[in-house]
Amino acid sequence: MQMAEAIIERRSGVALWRQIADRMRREISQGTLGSEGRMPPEMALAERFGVNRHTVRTAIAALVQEGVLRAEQGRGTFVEGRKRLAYPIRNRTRFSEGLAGQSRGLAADLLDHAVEAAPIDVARALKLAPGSPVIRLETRSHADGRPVSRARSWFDAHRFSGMAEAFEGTRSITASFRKLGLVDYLRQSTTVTARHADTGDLKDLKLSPGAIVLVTIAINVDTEGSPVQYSETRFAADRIELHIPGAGTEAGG
Amino acid sequence: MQMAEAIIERRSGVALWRQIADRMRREISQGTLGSEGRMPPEMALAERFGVNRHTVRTAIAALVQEGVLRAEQGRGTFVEGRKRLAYPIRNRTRFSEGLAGQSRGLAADLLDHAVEAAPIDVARALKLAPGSPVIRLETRSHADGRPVSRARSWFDAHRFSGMAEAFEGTRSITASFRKLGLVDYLRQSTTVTARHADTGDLKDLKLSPGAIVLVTIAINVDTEGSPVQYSETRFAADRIELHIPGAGTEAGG
DNA sequence: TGAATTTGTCTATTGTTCTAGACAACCAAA
DNA sequence: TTTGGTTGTCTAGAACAATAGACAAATTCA
Repeated sequence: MQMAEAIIERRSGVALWRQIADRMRREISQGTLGSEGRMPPEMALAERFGVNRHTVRTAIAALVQEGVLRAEQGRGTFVEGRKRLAYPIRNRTRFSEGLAGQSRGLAADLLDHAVEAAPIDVARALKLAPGSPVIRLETRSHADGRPVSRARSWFDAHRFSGMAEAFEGTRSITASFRKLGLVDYLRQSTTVTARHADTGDLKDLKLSPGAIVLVTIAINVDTEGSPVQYSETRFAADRIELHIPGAGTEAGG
Repeated sequence: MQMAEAIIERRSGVALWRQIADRMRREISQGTLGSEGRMPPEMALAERFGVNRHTVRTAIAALVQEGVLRAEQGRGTFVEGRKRLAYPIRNRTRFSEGLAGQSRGLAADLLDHAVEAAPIDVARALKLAPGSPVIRLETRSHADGRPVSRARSWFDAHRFSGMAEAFEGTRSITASFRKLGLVDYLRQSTTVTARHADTGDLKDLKLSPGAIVLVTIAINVDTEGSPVQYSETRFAADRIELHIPGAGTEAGG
């Protein structure tokens, strides 16, 4: 029988399962644990940490929730962390369709919305007069229970006046457009940058200080070529990678 | 009734009293809480954090144990943090013994070490020829989880060749000497100065710009009177005060 | 197929943390 | 001295964390 680790403290005000989860997460990221992509069996971990199997299971469940681990009945528990979700950027880019199949539990929240005078860059992108009324939508998307992106989108307030309500009902931009009479739209341009997460990003995307965010600035147009949406989206860089098929020039379809 | 803080999370695997204790410790050190030296009453804190008074009491008890707070029945709870640890300078000065009893969680780190040619003042103090090989140890000490001192020590590389490894194992100069065959030593001289912390001090001792450091230059000798250690130590002046019993002339014992 | 291994679920019990309320002890000031 | 405010102590119960054991369900391999 292996010696229990002295690192786990009882009666410290920190639950054993949390101490174990934190330790496993760190060791996984260091490659000390589960380096083959496979974790030791629950019983082995329980012996190693000197706790009951159920306590280890609670720790594992927390890491599964975080997306660090994946447990398969009969097979074992596997390291999931390094795999990023691939977000394809095409002419017909739809958020939920892009991630469907790669993740379970895709969901979007409407955090805030308002009607305001268009800022200058928004007005230019949407080909509106500066100061025209636009709808601003603040949304956040989750995959597998973890936030992956935070978007700020603007729409012409005249053409898409029911946008916020439509999104609240459908939780999808594509479905909201359809509800408002726009059945198809295309990605006109996407600009990608990266920077350190600011405090807002940390909170919205549940990141750790120092994390990196990918920022995309996108313009969508209808089939006539008129801009319908201008958006700035921040992706958690450790959870998402952007895929641009055919160097971004693919015709789509 | 005041709004409870959103920072306290339930069911997170971290006990509420520990979250509250950690938060109070941080706010006290920032001066946001108890800045007058007096803490708000337990009931007020309980309302602020949205928990029962007893939960706050558990958090306070932990900080009292750490030496951050002091509770007086009938009067209130007071900030004890500003009280400096007393570091006695005697003929038999040993760092960890001097602070034992005043603090819990005394610890020392080895930050760096090297063998180098003795600088002129080091050579003179250790009675070596200038340029003789000496071992330089860069160490840092913590009390109650806060860094209190940063020392640079030199030893004769011939006589104490295993010093760095010994310190790494024992984390104590006294114990390292013993391991290398020196069972007793005396403080020959100590020189004390003070200055503003430089950027290195700020980083090493986690100080705020403008902070003051006490600098001691010390020579330790063996029972024959031969110098065994020359060291320059910087103390965080807001956390440590130096005590020289009997004007530094006490015989020790 | 059958055995071994592994994760998933259930029940029960114990210990720790948190809440709730009451009252004692102590201090300071009216 | 009395009053109000504060910390200290006690009891009891609810919520959460951890242990223990048993067995189900799924996978792998001989």
